[in-house]
Amino acid sequence: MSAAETAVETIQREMTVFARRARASAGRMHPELSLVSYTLLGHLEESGGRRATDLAAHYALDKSTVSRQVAALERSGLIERRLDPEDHRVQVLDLTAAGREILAQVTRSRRAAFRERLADWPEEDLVRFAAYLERYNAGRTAAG
Amino acid sequence: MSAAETAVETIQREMTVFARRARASAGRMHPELSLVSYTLLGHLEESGGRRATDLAAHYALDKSTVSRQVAALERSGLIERRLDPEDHRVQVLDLTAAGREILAQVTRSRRAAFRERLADWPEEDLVRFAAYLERYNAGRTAAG
DNA sequence: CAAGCAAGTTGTACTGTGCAACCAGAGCGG
DNA sequence: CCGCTCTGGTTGCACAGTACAACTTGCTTG
Repeated sequence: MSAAETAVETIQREMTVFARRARASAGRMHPELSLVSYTLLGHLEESGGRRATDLAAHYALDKSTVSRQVAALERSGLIERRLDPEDHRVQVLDLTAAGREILAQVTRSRRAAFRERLADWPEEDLVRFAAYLERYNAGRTAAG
Repeated sequence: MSAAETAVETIQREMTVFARRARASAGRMHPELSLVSYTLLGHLEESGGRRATDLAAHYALDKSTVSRQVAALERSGLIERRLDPEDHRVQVLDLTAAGREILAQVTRSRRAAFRERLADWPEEDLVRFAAYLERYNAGRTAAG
């Protein structure tokens, strides 16, 4: 196997390990906000006023899944739905003040954890690692 | 924000994006072998003769979870367990021929997807990216 | 208007997971 | 040798996240 193939192999394996751990630790770190909820809230913050269907399409989730997630977030008072006056089938979703608050809080704590973990990395490596990840994710294949 | 802080921010965000996508796409890609099973099988192939406890530690999974996964893999005939003659509490796990077969098959398809995605990366970058990921995962913090 | 399409909800089922309780074997101090 | 404790593993239970299918409601179009 060439060096490149070995590297691809390693990237594949380590990404998978990471994904597993991320899911495991996300719950422990922020019991108040699951990884899904966190992601959805983040998405709504960035591009407010989305519909559930948009979220489902964007994350390749079933509409029923999104429906339940959204219902839970609303029950928790983190988002609100209002009927689109143009089309009464549609519900437009937006963060509430509380939602923004929690999201900011979780973002802070996540950020702190990452920063701690990466504390002893030389800046040069951090910058390069970040660039690689961005480049990787910019791809659109399903290799995920 | 310093360059290092920006990089940490990016790493956090991109890792999260990756985690979400991985989970979404894994099931669709190989219905015959769940992501967990695949990961465990791969681990066993690389470093045969592991114990369930080792797997649990490595993937930050509860021992009960690993126990069930292992039981399922054994039922499917992909791994076999034998009692450690030295210590009768311990079960040493190993792939069966069928297990190696399936694993190779899934690995081929995963590898193809990754390789396609990473096709236009220079070898030097692949190697460095792989090294960063390994280093990141070698850390033991709960940051995911 | 009737037929069909689109947005969401609900019923059902399955997977992956953790925690707690438990069992069995090993090891140690008296 | 006996009990205590530790370790590896299993099982009962609960729960989150997910998909699929059936359904409701509202819009759109022939």
